Amino acid sequence: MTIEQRSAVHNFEPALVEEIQKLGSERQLDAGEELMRPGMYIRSIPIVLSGSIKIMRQDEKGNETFLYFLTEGDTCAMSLTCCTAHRPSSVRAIAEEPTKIIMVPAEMMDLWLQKYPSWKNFVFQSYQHRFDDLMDAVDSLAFQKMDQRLWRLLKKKAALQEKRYVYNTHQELADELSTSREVVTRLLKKLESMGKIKTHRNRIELL
Amino acid sequence: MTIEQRSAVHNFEPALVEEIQKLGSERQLDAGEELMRPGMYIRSIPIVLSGSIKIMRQDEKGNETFLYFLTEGDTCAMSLTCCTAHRPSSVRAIAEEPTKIIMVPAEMMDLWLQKYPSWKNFVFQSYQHRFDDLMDAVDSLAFQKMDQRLWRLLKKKAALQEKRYVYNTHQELADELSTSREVVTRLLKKLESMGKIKTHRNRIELL
DNA sequence: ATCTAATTGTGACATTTGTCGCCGCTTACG
DNA sequence: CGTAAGCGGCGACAAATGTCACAATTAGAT
Repeated sequence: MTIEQRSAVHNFEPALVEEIQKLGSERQLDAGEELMRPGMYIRSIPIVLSGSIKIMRQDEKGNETFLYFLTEGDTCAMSLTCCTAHRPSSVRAIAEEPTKIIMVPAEMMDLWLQKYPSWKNFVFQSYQHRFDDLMDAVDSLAFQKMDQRLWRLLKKKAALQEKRYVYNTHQELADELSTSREVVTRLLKKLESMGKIKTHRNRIELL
Repeated sequence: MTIEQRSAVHNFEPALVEEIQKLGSERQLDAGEELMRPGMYIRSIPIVLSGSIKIMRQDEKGNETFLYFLTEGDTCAMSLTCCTAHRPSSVRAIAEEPTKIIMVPAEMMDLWLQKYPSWKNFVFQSYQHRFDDLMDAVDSLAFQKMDQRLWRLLKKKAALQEKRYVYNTHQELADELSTSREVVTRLLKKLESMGKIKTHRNRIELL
């Protein structure tokens, strides 16, 4: 599975694709594996080849909240800025499922920006998409009640895998919504009684 | 007051400064004047010369929530992406106080990116700062109770003007926090009884 | 098969936030 | 002036969410 088949990066010039494959190093992440944590310095830019990566925000007290997913062809806007500005990450990145990425050395950023128009477009599009994603997260946090947020999260997760099952415990969902397990259990019951889902152990079925 | 004295843009090459001043058009905004609204197409990039601009997110039902302020030398990341991608704005921008901006034609974006390293840095730094600002907004929404959010908002507003007075009605603050006037009144009373502020009509004094 | 730890379910209660109605005060304006 | 509109204060209550204690169920290990 080569990178040029990928969606958001399918406009890369052949020469750029070649450079990426030569200089980048592929890496396979297990589900749940942590790629990045707050405070960590990043020296290379990850591009997702397959699977998906969950981006979470953490506060000092260890509370977390889900921001967005990265999928095929996506890159982390955080790593773009962190690499160029030599700043530590302010988010946590965890593989949501078995995920393949390619790590590109950060030094190439500037050079490629000059050399390859498609790289410039890629970088700007990434910023744009991540901005949209963050706006989505803000909408969810600012304007929606917990039951709607939960329902939206479930739909996103199901869409990721193109399946109607979500394999998470109530506790995991609670962490991603920054609430408590009991609240999630309660609201899942409510969604179930509304006929939107069916709950199983370690698994939720969307109807 | 010329642009080269400004903080985040003080590294612009003289030639770039000249181009900006030749091609850009200055504009004076009154306090409360709307510069941008959701759905609007933007054909030029605003750079703040003095004063400050409040960026708000709106949902379909008209609810709003404060995202961040732009101050001297800042530019709107939204306009950078909107201009290049020909997409409508997804935020609302309102002058927080009398504010002077310069509007730069969007067509120059690409050209200057090639021509002036300082412009490229400016654009990337803008993305970076706006990302940080959005993270701050997420933190506030996800992890803080309304009283803390209110207190933080008041401090930010006071810091903007370097004064200890905030000139807002309870209703205005409620809109920015996406809550109701009564809640703000209640929490202001609480902050007052804690000795953090003193309330007056149309004005709040930070202690 | 049995035990153990993880997961889920549930009721009770506290806290936070949202909402309604109504009041009195101040300011702007005719 | 006098009046209307805007602003702030208050009490009561409703709804949403957070928290605690504990029970019931299930998966996985030995």
